[in-house]
Amino acid sequence: MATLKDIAQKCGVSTATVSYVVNNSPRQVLPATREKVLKAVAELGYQPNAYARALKGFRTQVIGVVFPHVTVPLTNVYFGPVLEGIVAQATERRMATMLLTGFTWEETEQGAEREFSGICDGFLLIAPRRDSQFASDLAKSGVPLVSVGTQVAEPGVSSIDSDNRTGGRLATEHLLALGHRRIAMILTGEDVSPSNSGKPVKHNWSALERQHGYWDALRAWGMEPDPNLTATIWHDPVASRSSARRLLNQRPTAVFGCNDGAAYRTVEVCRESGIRVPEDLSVIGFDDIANAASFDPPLTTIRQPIFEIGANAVEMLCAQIEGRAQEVEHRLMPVELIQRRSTAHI
Amino acid sequence: MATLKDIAQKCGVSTATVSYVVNNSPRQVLPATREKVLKAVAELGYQPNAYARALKGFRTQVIGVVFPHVTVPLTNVYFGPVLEGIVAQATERRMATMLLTGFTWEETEQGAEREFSGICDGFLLIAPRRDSQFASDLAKSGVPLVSVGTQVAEPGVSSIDSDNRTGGRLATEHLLALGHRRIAMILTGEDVSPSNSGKPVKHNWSALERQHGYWDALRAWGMEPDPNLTATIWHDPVASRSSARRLLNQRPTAVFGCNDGAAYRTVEVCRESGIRVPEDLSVIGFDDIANAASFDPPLTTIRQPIFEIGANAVEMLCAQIEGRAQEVEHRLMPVELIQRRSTAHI
DNA sequence: GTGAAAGCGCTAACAG
DNA sequence: CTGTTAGCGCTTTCAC
Repeated sequence: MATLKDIAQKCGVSTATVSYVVNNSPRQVLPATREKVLKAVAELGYQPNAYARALKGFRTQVIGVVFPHVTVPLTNVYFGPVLEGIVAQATERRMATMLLTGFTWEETEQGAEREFSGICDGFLLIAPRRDSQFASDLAKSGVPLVSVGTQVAEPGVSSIDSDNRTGGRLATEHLLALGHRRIAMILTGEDVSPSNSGKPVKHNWSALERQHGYWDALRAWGMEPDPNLTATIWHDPVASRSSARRLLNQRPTAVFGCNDGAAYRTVEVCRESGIRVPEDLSVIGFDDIANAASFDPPLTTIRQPIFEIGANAVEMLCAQIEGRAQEVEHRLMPVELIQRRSTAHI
Repeated sequence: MATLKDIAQKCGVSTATVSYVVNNSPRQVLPATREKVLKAVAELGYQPNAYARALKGFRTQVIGVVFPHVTVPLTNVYFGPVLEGIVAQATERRMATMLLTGFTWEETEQGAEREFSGICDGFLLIAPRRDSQFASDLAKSGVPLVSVGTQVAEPGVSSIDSDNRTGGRLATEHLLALGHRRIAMILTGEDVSPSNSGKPVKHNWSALERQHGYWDALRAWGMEPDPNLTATIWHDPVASRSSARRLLNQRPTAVFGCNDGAAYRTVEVCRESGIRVPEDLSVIGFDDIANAASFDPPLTTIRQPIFEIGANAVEMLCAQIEGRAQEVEHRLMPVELIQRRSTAHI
C-alpha cells in the first residue's frame, strides 16, 4: 500500500506537498507540481491511511451501532427496520456503520467500550438497559451518543423513540369509541419464566409507556384500570399462553397488545379457545410490523415509524458529532392508528 | 481520554513499562510496578487507542461487509439472514462488522475502497457483480476477501454460495418424480423493464446456476429444455405479471421458480386466473425463506442455509486474515428439498 | 527491571 | 511556492 512518502519520493517533492495536493488544502501549489503528484497518486493507487488520519484527531466517519444481543436477530421486526433507517441515513451522510454486539448485554457494552471507543465518532445504543453503564461512561466523557427506543437513566443522554404514551392512549380510545369497557392490556417483559421465576418482572420500557397511555385514556373516560385486566407475556411460549388464557378468563371484550407480536399471539390463543376476533373480542396491536396487514384478521394497530426512528437517530447523532447539537433532546416520533379488521363495535 | 503517557506520568514510570503491563507482554515487570500501573489504568479508565495500535500494523478486528445497495433492505429475506450469520460468527470471534454500502454499486465500491481499505482486516462482498472492480483491486493487493452468493470473474477471489446447481436439479427431479413433464422455469434478472428495455436481460448468477441444474435433470431424463417454458421476471410487477401469464399460457403442469418470491408471485397469478395450486399446477420455489411455510398453500422449496452461508463466509475470511488460508476456495453449501403442499402428483 | 527513542502515516505550523 | 519537522498514541529494539 503506497504511502505519502512513496509518492513524495517518486515525484521528488516533500510529503507536505503531496498531502496538500491530495487534500486540496488551501495552500498554493504549482500546477505542474500538482499534476505530477496526481499522476503518481493514480499510478501507485495511493489511498490515505484512515488510521494515521484519525490519529491526528480527524473524524473517522464511522458510527457504532450497539445492540443488545447477537441472537436478537437483525431480521427482527423492530431491529431490522431501525437498522435500515440508520444505514440509509448514514450512507446519505457518507458514514459507515459499525455493528457492535455480544452474547450478553454486558459483554456487548464491554466489548464496545474496550475496542471501539476510539474508532467511532459516536454511538447509537439500540434499546439499551435503563441503567446502562456504557451510556453513563460515554456521556461523562462527552462522546456523542443517542439512545434509540429507550431513555436511559443517566441524564444528558439524548434519545429517540416513538410517542409510546400517545400511542397507548390512541389504541385505548379507539377501543373505547367502539363501545368497549372491559379492555385488557398485555405487556411484554424480560424472561421471568422457569429459570428466574420469583424475580420481579422487568417490563420493557416501551411497554410501560404504552401502559401509561392506556391508563390515561381509561381515566379520561372516568374509569379506573383493573389490575386483573393486565397480563405479562415473555419469550417462553408455554407460560405466555397460560398467562394469556388467564387473562381471557376475565372476559374482556377487547385486548390491547403492547406490540403486534403480543396481539397476534392473543389471536392465536383465541382461535384455540373458539373465541372469534373481532366478533367476540377486539384485538389491537402496536408497531404495524411488515406483515400486520396479512394477519388473519388483518390487525388494527398503532403504527410507529421504525425506519424514520433509525434515520432520525443518525441525524441527531451527527448534530452532536459536528457540535451543532442543542441541549439534550428526547425526540418523540409521531404514531398513528391503522384501522384494519381485528377490532369491531361491541 | 487517558493515554499511555498519562499513566506513565502518574506512576513515574516510562510509557514502555505501561505498555508492557497493559499488554501482558513477556517482559518481566516488578510486581509492585505492575500493580501501581494497573491501579492508575483503572482510575483513569485508560483504553488503548485502536488507531495508534493499527498504525503499528496490528489487526483491527473489523471486517467490512460490502453490500450492493442501501435500498436492498436488510429486512430482505436473503440479506437479513446472511448478515445475521455474519454478525453471529464475527461476534464469536470478537470482531466487529462494518456495513459499507452506497446508493449504487459503483458508489459503494468506490467509497469502500477510498475510505475503508485501511480500516478493515478483510472484506465480505455480498452478491457483487461478476466484474467487480473492487474485488479485482483488493485481490491484486492481497487483501483478504470473500465473495458471498456469487463468484466474481477475477480469479483468486474465494467465494461461498449454496449449491445452486444441485438445488435446481433437486427441484426439477422432484417435479419429474411427481409425473410432470411440461416443467417451466421462472428466472429473475436485473430490471429490464420500461426504462432499459432493449438491453439484454442480465440474469442473476444464482438463477442461472439453478437453471443449469434444471437442465441437468431434464436431460438426465432424456428431455430437451423447451425455451418457451422459461420466463424472466424482475422488479417491475406489471411487466413481471404479464411475463408469468405468458408462461402459463404455454400450459406447463409445473413451475420451478428460481426463488420463493418468484414462486409466490406465480401462485398469485394462478389464483387470479383460476388455476388451482397444486391441483392444476405444481409450484416449487428456492431458498425456503422464513415465511415460505405460511404461504397458501405452504410452499415446497429447496432450502439453502442462508445463516450458515454468512457464518462460513466469516470463517473463510478469518482463515485468510490469519494466513491459514489454503488455496482459493469456492465453498458450496448443501441444499435440501423441503416438501410442502404446493406440489402434487400429476 | 526499566527507560529512551525510533517510527507507523499523516497533517500543519514554521521556515525558508 | 515548497521543504522540514513535530507530534498524534502506541509498540518494541536497544541500551543501561
